[in-house]
Amino acid sequence: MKDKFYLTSAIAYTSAKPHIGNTYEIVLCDAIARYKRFKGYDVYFQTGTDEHGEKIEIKAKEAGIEPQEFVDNVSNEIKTIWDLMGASYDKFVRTTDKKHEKIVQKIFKKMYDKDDIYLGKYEGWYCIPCESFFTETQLVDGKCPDCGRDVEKKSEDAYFFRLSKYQDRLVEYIESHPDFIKPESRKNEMLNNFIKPGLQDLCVTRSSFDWGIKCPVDDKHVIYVWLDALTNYITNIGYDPDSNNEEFNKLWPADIHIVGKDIIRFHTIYWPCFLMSLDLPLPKQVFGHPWLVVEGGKMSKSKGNVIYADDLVNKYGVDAVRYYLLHEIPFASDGMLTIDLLEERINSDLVNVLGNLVNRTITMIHKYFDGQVSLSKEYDEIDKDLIDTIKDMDSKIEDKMKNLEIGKSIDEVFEVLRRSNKYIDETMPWSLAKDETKKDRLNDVLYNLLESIRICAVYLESFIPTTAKDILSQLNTLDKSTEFGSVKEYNVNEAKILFQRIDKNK
RNA sequence: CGCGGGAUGGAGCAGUCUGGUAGCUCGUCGGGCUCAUAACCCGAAGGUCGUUGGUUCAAAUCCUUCUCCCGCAACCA
Repeated sequence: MKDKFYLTSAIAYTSAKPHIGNTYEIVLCDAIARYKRFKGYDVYFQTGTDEHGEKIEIKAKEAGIEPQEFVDNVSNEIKTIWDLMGASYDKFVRTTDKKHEKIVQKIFKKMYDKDDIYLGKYEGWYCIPCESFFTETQLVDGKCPDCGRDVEKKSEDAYFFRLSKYQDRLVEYIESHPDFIKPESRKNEMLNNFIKPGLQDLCVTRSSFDWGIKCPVDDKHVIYVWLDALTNYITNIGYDPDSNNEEFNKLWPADIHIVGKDIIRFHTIYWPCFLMSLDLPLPKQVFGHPWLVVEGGKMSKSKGNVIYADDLVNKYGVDAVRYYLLHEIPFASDGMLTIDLLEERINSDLVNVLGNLVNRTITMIHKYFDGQVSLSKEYDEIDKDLIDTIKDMDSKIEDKMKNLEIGKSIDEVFEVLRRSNKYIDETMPWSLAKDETKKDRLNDVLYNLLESIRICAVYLESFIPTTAKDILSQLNTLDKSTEFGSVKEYNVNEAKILFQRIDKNK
């Protein structure tokens, strides 16, 4: 019986088309999901869209359509981009799904019945023209931070969740589970900045707008979007407060939630407290991934520096974009994306190192052996060095992947690819080909290269799946064993260019 | 003193926890090779590791001053 591995991305907010930074997350999740499947886990990968809230209500009104129609459109757009990126999710969820809404209401009711949710007063500073509430700290010189006008103190009925009740248990959980919040710096930030100073009860309903799940105990209110959104991780795998579900019992707790560093607070404070209230176990890990920085700093429409994944994919191809995102964005600190850097990576890594290696190897096999080579009979020192490099790759990658260091994992594969290029120079097949008595040696050299390429492709499948498939298809094999020498006979197909060089002068 | 992260050859980064000849990829220059997508392989140049002071036989690494950059600042998804 294979171990289950339940992995989630955050669900994307349907206020606008996701840019490349939002898209990074799904690619990151996908790489992990694919890798875990490759390692034999029974993976369940869930993603989707978060579709309620005031912002969406406003956006829909601006667009002159109903909120439902608005989120249908955006959710579709998001799904299309996820598919374009090759995301291998098992389920795409939506918070406007009726079943989800019903369970969220049940969850609210359960919390309310056990007195974890109570009716209180929400107090804040209200700006009448902006129709918005602000906290004391949000005000700028005592005025509305948006329009600069006077604000007035206002209070209204609202329901609150007793976060404070779970504070001690939360601290204890975080401290006794060192892997719960990753990276480490985020954990310290959460503990020192938010939790230890003291948690305030959380307002979990809104009455100033309608686009949300109706509060089951008071129909003047809708449920706070985060209570709605976070619970997607359990409502969609069969959780129901009233009954037991086999799928849920199998999958929960999640092995990892992958979220942007901006919302790690919601996932490591609110979410665990909600779960404790429901008497459910907490997720094993929350990874707050870094962000993509583009030229001009943080992407924003007003700066005009927003980059969209589909534009890049149309121009460079899905695997070039995946490669860049996975390889260049570090584990814990923000990564940079510019067209120059992207093109440089494509040319130097994908074209020169990977593409050219595959191309030159296959071409030689056609030229010298009509496409056919067979298992090596003898191995000399140079061969052994190459094979050792290949054999070391698995444990090196596993070490890096364990820590979610995707870029470094890819580096390990490229290490072998570089070694293989060097191997060609060391063995000089073109020179062997000139001497009929060295035919066997030439076969062995080219066979060793093919095995190296094949095994690299097997590992690359987690990161650049389309290319990996292409390579295996050019090698004309379906063998995905990572064992060197697994394929006995090769009869390769025509060599095809994997990545087109980008001419910077164009 | 709100909290946190960062500042390392032309570019992007590693190294800082556990002080001891400053490393990787790209770019540049020189050489080799010719199977290959002007690709591949080898070699070289290039850094007082943001600033100040200190600890030490020895500091990118520990302590301290300052400067600059980037996030976050809770009911906003």
